[in-house]
Amino acid sequence: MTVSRVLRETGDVRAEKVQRVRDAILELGYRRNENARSIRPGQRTDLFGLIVTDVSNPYYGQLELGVEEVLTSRGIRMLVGNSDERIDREQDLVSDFLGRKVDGLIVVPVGERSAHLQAVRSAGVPLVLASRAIAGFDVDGVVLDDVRGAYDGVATLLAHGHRRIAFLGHSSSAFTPARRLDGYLRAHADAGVATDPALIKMGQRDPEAARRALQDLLRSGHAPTAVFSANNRNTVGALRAIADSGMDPRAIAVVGFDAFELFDLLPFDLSVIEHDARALGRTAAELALRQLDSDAPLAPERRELPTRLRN
Amino acid sequence: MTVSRVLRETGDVRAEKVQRVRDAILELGYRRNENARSIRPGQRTDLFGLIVTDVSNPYYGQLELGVEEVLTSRGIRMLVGNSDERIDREQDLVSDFLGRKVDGLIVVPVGERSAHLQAVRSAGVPLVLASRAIAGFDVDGVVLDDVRGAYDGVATLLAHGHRRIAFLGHSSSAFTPARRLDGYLRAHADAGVATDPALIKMGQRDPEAARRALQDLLRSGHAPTAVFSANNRNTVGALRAIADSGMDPRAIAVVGFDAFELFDLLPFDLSVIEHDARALGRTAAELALRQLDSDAPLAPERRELPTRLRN
DNA sequence: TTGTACGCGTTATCAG
DNA sequence: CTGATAACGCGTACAA
Repeated sequence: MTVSRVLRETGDVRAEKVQRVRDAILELGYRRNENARSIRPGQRTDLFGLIVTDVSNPYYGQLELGVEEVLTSRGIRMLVGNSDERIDREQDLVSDFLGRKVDGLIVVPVGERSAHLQAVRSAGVPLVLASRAIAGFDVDGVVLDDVRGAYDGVATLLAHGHRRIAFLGHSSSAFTPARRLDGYLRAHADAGVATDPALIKMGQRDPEAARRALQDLLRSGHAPTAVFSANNRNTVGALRAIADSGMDPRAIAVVGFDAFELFDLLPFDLSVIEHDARALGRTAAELALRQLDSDAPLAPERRELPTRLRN
Repeated sequence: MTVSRVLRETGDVRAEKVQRVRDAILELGYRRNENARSIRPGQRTDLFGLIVTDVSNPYYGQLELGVEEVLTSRGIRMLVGNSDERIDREQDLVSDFLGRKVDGLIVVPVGERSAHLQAVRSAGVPLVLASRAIAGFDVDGVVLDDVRGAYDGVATLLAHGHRRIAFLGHSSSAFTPARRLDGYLRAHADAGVATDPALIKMGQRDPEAARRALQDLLRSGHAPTAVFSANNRNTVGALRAIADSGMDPRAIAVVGFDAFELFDLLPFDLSVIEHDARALGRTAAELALRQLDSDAPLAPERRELPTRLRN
């Protein structure tokens, strides 16, 4: 009991005894068991869960950094899980993290299924969706201003006279690519330019798939004169396809969502839609902490972070 | 007790009661408390700690993925900490992770201090150093074959006739950059080429510092004709400096440790020393599991992973 | 096959 | 200021 008081610095232990306890701790290498600590009711674990779809994607690395930054300042540690875009892995991770009594959970959701996430809410654990949202599932979340970002990028291409702009997207059903496609379509509509469904390629999850998709388009009878790619995986694949095609790499204009290092030094006609993944992570963590700090349940808050076109 | 038996699937519960328990669990949303579980002596937490110096660096993202991959296959979760190259943060994280009773710890060590890591050993927790080592601290570890990698890269530059090759490194005291510098020096020695200390710039931790370092060299009286950069941060900075200098970007040959996406499409005379960070992560996790699975303490094992020069 | 007693390491509470 | 007691949720050992 006295040791407990010393470690928690409650202040009601005689100075001389504090010293003796401290000495003994050092001598014995004693360490308080945080798990035992947390099983008492009402106690926090100072542990958050973070689930991303691909830890090796630099974009999510930045997000992770932002989350870590905010949590560390509050003395909170982070369990990290990789769902690999698989809903079953996401479900396992969520369930496991709840079993470990995380104080909060930040998830980049794989898809539209939300039953397991609903369970997080029922368990009273603050939940924040980061980078993506789930239609009809009303919880705290941070996303980018995808529609405007895509709109601005495509509008620029249209303003430069392009009339056949390919769209390369990842999942065909998910929230974020759908919003980016929306921006693409609206930009066309506002410019009075008809879109060609044959130019819209969805479902490329990695650069190689994206490369093949654009390669097919370039070899088809009516190739695009420009490309809009909805994420950095598709941008990389698109550049590969252009480089492989043998044509002048600057003959096709590319606008891609997500910036990446040195993109401006590449010998392509390339612009990127830049945004701050780290700030997105910070915001997600802050939203979760806001819930944690509040006694009463709060109304879900959705934030949108700005994007910026760079070339 | 019966619930416990059902969840652990010990098999000695009547089928009908198993069903009733399962129904109740679903109805109540009951979830076993893993922390309470783990405080019983001899019980594992199925939790590992991973400490890296920069979660947002894609290299460490790959490493994290490799670790995750192996651990997940064993049902082990991962606490991730970011030391930000600061020894005090590393110490805090190690201490905290021990308090949470991790079953193993994988660390990319910041520097040469190892007292806090010695404590990990004393606590009987499997410890593996990844990507870097600490002189005089003999524990399991995985590193790259830095010396040979650097040697090969520099030897190629020398073979192409370069006689003034700049060296751009990160920390001047740490293990890994020292090994890479060693490779640089040996390649010169073997070729009978004298090195110029003025061309060796250490301590650039980010691209901007590296850019300035090379900029200074290029503007000096006797500029290098080639650059060897010891990590991807320095490579990025070096390319910026060359691009900013106004000279023909292919006039200076660059060889850099660490590959990165699309490097081959950049309009520079650039080769990279490639390696598999994911495999490094996998190996680190396997070494830790090897300790965990062994009853007797094992002799420390050091592995070196190969590198490959690509252009 | 099911249940009881106990202890893991911690802390709130109350007694001294 | 310090210590004793009880309880958190779980699983081993043993009893029924």
